[in-house]
Amino acid sequence: MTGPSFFDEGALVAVLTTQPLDRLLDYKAPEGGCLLGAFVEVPLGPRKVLGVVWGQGQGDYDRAKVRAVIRVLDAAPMRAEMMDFLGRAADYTLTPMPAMLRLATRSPGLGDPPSMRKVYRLGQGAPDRQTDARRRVLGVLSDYGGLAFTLGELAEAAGVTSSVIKGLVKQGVVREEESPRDLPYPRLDPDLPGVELSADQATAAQTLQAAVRSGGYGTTLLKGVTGSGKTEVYLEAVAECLARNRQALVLLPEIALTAEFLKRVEARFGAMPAEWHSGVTMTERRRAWRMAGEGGVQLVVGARSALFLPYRDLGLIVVDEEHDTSYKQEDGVLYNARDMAVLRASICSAQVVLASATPSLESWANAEAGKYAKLELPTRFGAAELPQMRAIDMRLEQLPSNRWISPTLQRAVETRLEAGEQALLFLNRRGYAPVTICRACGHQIGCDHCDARMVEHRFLKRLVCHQCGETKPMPTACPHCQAEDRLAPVGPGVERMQEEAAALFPEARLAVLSSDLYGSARALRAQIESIAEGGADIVIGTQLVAKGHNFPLLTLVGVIDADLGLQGSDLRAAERTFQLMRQVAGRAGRAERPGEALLQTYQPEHPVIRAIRSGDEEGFWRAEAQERRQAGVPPYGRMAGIVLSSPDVQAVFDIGGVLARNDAPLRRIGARVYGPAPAPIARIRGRHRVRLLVKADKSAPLQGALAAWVAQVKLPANFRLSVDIDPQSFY
DNA sequence: AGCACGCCGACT
DNA sequence: GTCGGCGTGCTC
Repeated sequence: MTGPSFFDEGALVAVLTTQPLDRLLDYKAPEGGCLLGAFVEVPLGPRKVLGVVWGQGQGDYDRAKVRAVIRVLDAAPMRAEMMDFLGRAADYTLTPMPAMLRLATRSPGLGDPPSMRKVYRLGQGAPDRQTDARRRVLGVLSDYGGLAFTLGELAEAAGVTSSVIKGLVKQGVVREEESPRDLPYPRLDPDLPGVELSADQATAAQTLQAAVRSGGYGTTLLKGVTGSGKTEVYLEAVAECLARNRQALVLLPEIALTAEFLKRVEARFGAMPAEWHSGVTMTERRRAWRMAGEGGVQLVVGARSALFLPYRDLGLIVVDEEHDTSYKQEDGVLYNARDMAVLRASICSAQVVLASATPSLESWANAEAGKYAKLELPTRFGAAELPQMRAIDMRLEQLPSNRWISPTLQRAVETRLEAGEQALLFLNRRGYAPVTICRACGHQIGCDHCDARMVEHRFLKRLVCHQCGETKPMPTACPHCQAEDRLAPVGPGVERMQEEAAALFPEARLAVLSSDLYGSARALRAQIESIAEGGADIVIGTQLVAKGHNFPLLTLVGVIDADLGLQGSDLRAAERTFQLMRQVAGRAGRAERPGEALLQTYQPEHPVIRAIRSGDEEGFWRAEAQERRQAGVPPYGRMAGIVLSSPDVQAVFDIGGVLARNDAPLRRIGARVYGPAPAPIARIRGRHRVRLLVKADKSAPLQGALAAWVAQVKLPANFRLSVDIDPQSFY
């Protein structure tokens, strides 16, 4: 769409609002006119809503009814490339544009007028009386030569109360000024010396820097085992990007990882970057959003939603741990951050670095096919090899029921404890026991709103549904047969492992790492740091521990149930198990001590377990790729998952059946529909869910066909339909 | 998304 | 008669 980039007062403009309307609405440009892309407030019925000037008005609406834009908001107009990005992301994910716009306007106070605050700096003259407190205030102000402080900052830095500062203001010794509330972030210095790089690392860094210097689009898969220095390498690419005065974005899959990462950034560039994720305060979020648009921020570190900040000139996107499944999650829109990063970069001529020790099969295949460049960091920096990996054949172990630590693993742990080293027991299951069963009638306690079993959390003294978050107190009687005291926990969770470990290793100090045990990211971080410093002998953890924390004293990893991810019909299960086991094993032996990983399994000859043990990654990828190619599934075919939900079971299957039968739009592109079948969790929050699956050739124009197909049926009220392009799991 | 409009069943 | 259930449709 081409058209003017400025609209005079009264001219017709088309506005995209954040309201779920399926088209643009015409408005008259406000007094003073407005720019294309301007963030505006417009009247909609009795309300005022947020919108963006998307182009010239269509003029197909009764002119007498066209209303005027109320005002232009105080924010840099959306750039053409951002509009393009949102449009193409909407097409790709089959998401309505208003939902896309909501992702791009997640800034607190976007509608607020420009706000100012008072800042304090050194003024003229001397105070009438000099006191200790006054001297400290003036000392701080002159130390930071001319820098302005807020009242709180200055009071804290000088160790005085605000009244001391007010007193100095009255005498003119300290000047009080108005300044814009959102200040640019401190400059990062790309020329500070980085850490010493090995020859391999330096070569990789230079390749990435050359790519950034090209100023064009490109994607590089940066593969390296834990501890190989991936971060140091891509920080050099960030340095190059900053030196060229373009902005950089580093995406991390887990908020808990940001604190550690920020420290490394500060060490490398001498200042803190902007942070963007759900744990950041409103004030900081508003500042980051505005500064991204005004160029007052050079580097953003954050969660996947940071892809939708209004960058002025984005030159590099790093997706760290690119294989991580949390990059694909629903937050209003179903999108995969890795794919959206590539899309955004291709639009704004930026480079993408996908970093991982265990890349997703998609990225591996794209690199094989030459769509992505590939860089491999072969050696572990400053340490030995990956740990030795061995399987413990659980069929041969003598283990009483309700016990999960095999004698072999127990002995291995004892050996490490005697040597003063740390051991990690890994079990990817939160809580105490995944199932609670009644020994009298066999009833299993389930969630009232979902088809999921309630998980006992002894720490919370409650049953928790991991699907919808519903909790209820642990009952004393069976809810089904009312038998008293017959409820028994079945299966292990990390809390139960702690109990077992405490019995087996009474002398050892235990620490449990599970996302639900800590009220805040800060508490979790403190626990992680304390463990790293040797504050525990045995760490019992869920997959949280697999994600990039450094435990230098750790030399043994015991995987309690290596088979856990292998069961079920999820085609990605093998890939995920492989990645998770490799990541967890990578925790061991990072310092000078050699590490060892023991996998407890009932199927030691399973191809995935064998591949993990032998360390034959390429072999694993090739075998997995071959299977996917034969099955015609991603990345060698295209898929979409459709979930229909409604409180009415019968109706939801009926409509699902109607959709499946009317598959002409799909057949035209050679795609096939499977289902309807009950969705993996057939009921969530009282809504019944059925799932359909669409499979197509890699080259088929899937989105268009899906849109036409879905549009055939008019959904009754109370129905919801969601389309998931490239679903993570399927059967 | 809200919010009004409107068309049917139970009440003062 | 009229109060109120929530199905349908509109918002520039």
